[in-house]
Amino acid sequence: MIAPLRRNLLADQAADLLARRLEDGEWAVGTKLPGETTLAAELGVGRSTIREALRLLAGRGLLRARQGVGVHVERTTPAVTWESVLRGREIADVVEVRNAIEVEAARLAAGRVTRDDVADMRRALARRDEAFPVGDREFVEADIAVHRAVVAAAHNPVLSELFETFVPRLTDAMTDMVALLGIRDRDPEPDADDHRALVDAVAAGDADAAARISRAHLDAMLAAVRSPR
Amino acid sequence: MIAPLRRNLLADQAADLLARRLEDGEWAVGTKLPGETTLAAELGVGRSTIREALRLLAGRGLLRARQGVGVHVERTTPAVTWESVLRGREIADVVEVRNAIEVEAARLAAGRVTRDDVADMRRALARRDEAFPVGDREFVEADIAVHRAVVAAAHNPVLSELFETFVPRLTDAMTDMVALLGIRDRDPEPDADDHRALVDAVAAGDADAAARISRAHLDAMLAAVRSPR
DNA sequence: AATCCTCAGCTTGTCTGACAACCCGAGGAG
DNA sequence: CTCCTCGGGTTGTCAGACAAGCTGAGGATT
Repeated sequence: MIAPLRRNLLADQAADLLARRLEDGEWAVGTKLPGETTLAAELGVGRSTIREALRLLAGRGLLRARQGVGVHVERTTPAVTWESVLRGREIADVVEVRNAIEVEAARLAAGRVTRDDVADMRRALARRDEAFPVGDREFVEADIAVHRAVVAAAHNPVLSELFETFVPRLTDAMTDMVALLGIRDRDPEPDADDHRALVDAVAAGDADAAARISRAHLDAMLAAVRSPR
Repeated sequence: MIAPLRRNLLADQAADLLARRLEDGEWAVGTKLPGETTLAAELGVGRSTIREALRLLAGRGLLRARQGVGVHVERTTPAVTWESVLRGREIADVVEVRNAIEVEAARLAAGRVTRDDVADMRRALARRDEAFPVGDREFVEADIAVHRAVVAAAHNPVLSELFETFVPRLTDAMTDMVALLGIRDRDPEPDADDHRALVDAVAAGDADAAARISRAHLDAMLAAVRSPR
């Protein structure tokens, strides 16, 4: 058999087709789609198939069905998730954006840090020291926890959310890097002072110093990422 | 039958319930859900209803159904979209993050700017001057276009994507601000020099100056946002 | 005339039963 | 030992039926 007769799932095909027609502007936002029976007849499939296709698109936030009224267009462009954008991007690009976020976070944190924030940061710092001999994965996660505590001290939820978005992609890349460069074989680890100095600067409320230290630390990482040999 | 569902849309309720159970960790990523007939019996609904609930979740990327195999867990946490996070946040928080993005972008752009980038930036600058007398909305959009050109010159797709995400939320807030403060009534506009200086610094490859000018400009806006009276 | 009510007709929501398409592993054939 | 077949379990699709809900037209009421 050379030609596959019906390659895929009808409901998926129908959903794709409808999504394409939505993106092409066949139905504007707020307008009503043809009825399920009409669509089913148009595409030559059963009504349950059409319904599943519509549910697929509704789950993606494109459509909204209301009993007795009809199915209306909610959006015509697929929602962009942070994950989907980050996936497949060059790690260097991601790290550059992380720099932007963290340097600014350090600067803001210096002006807003509370007693509790300082305690959190120092706790994370201690955990990072403990994790150093344990393993690459553990060490990287403890390291990121320090940075997370600094970002949290900036008290900006959008910034924190953004930071968390980057964490998964960064954790993998950093673990590879730590393993590759054998960072944990060295003793004492070279970055320990960086982190302590950063936390001290934030705790002291020195915004310029906090930003400067953060930038220096992250630029060093960026350089390592760019030439991993 | 575990929980009798009867109120509104059964499929939606079933989807919510399954999503909650997923988030609670009842089924780990990669594991197989009970069969459709089993789930239907458990929730006391028909199989088609369960199927629509599963399609809803599949559309959100949580599940993945494969014929002959079963329905498996793809993710357990709902995908976070940029829109959903930005919506409802304090505008000051958003502007702070914009600062982080744009200052870093200006710094990077100074090191990577091409001849074409410079041409784009100057074109946007000229358009901004033209739009000044036209209207608030037009002026704000032309203003943002200048910033967009600077970000584009950084040649970092993640950064650009992030910038575009913030644009809708910023456009509204800035339009309000421009109208409220009557910025366009003044002549000549005070910010014109800021923008020109920023573009010049980027074109000249002066990273520190570009970052400094960008920061000064955006901090001024932040101050205006914080005290709009 | 203006307002309220009722109802027909359309829409989506749900259920049932049936069969097709498909995947996987067990167990036999070679 | 390898290959093949086949059975059981799973999702995919369909048709038909009825329930539930909304909308607007038009009659009934004030």
